[in-house]
Amino acid sequence: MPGFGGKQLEMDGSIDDKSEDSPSSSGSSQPQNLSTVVHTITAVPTAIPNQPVQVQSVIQPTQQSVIQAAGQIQTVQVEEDGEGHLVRTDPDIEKRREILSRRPSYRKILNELSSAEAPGIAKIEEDKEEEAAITSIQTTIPSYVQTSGQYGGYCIKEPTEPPSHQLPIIYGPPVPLPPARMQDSSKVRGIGDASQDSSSYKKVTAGQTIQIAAANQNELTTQGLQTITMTNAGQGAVTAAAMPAGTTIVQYTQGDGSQQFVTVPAGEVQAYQIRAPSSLPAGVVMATPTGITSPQQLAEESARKRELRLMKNRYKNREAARECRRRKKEYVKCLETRVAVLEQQNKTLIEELKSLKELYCHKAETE
DNA sequence: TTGTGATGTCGTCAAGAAAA
DNA sequence: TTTTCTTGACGACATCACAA
Repeated sequence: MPGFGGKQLEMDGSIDDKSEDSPSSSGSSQPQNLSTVVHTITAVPTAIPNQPVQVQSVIQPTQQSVIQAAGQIQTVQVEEDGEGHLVRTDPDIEKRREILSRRPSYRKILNELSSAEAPGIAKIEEDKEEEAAITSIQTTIPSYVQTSGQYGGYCIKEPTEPPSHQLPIIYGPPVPLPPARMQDSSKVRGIGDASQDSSSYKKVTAGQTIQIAAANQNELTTQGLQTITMTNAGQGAVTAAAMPAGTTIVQYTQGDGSQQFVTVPAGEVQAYQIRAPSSLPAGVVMATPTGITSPQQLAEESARKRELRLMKNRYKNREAARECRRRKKEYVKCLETRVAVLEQQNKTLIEELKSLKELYCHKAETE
């Protein structure tokens, strides 16, 4: 499976044990062909860990056993592999193997496994509460206290003190900042390290300097995106210090209502015709290049478009990455639980097999 | 105290999968 | 076909343990 070190994780619940200490593999003196064995298995259902269940079963090669566990009935097909190993072969296994061999979607894998199995495995669902919380934050924070992804983290304003300058800036999804950094400095970092702690937001009070910086300033500049330093000098005035005179800020609204901005350097602003076509949602301003002739300009334009697209996606993707990591963790946890349960089950079954073989031998001797 | 390596987390981008 | 979702890979940074 990609992403898991190339290892194919086996989650098929096989009752096969080929380890060296396995009695069935080492006990050559024991009869290898079990035709019919009637016994009791104390099994731990995989879906309900730490909950031993008494299972009455009759195991024969290639037959089904019914395992009743905590109110649920699980049908298990087992057969002997010729070496005395009991191998579970129900079709479910094939399905699971197929699922796991695909590129993992942790949510799907877990949901499919849990629906195919028992209700004990929690399904991964959308975290509605989390979403609601985010929405709530977005709606309660004053509109000018937020910022966008690439420049982001730069949210920025006294809620009680609307700016007099009305610089059309920095609307967008809230960008959380790590508490430590917030304590240390009023400087807000830029590209590639916007934020880490979704529970808090940068609040800048009067007199602070807000620097919106890029890791690679040159790259940004060539794409028409500026490094912006806004200084709140205490009078409530905010200026874009690093922004060249004449720089235009294009602000647009995303589908989810969040807003983004792009700056257009003074030298290039004439090349754009700002319009608001009726096909676009309200609030969206589309900038179309006009009079671009040289390949270099075309390249710059495509780079700018690409940057705009990336910027639009950045916030969503940040959230998606968080979700993905959360699901991955949950998935791994589930696998670990499963491994533990199956190991326990395996041990129990080996013990059971051992005692049954002894019983069988003893019976054969007396006859 | 300072430097360093290991480890973990996060944001970002790209590519493929899935949905519309 | 286009858009959206998902996740691996990568780099940046924080934190911790340890040695000098």
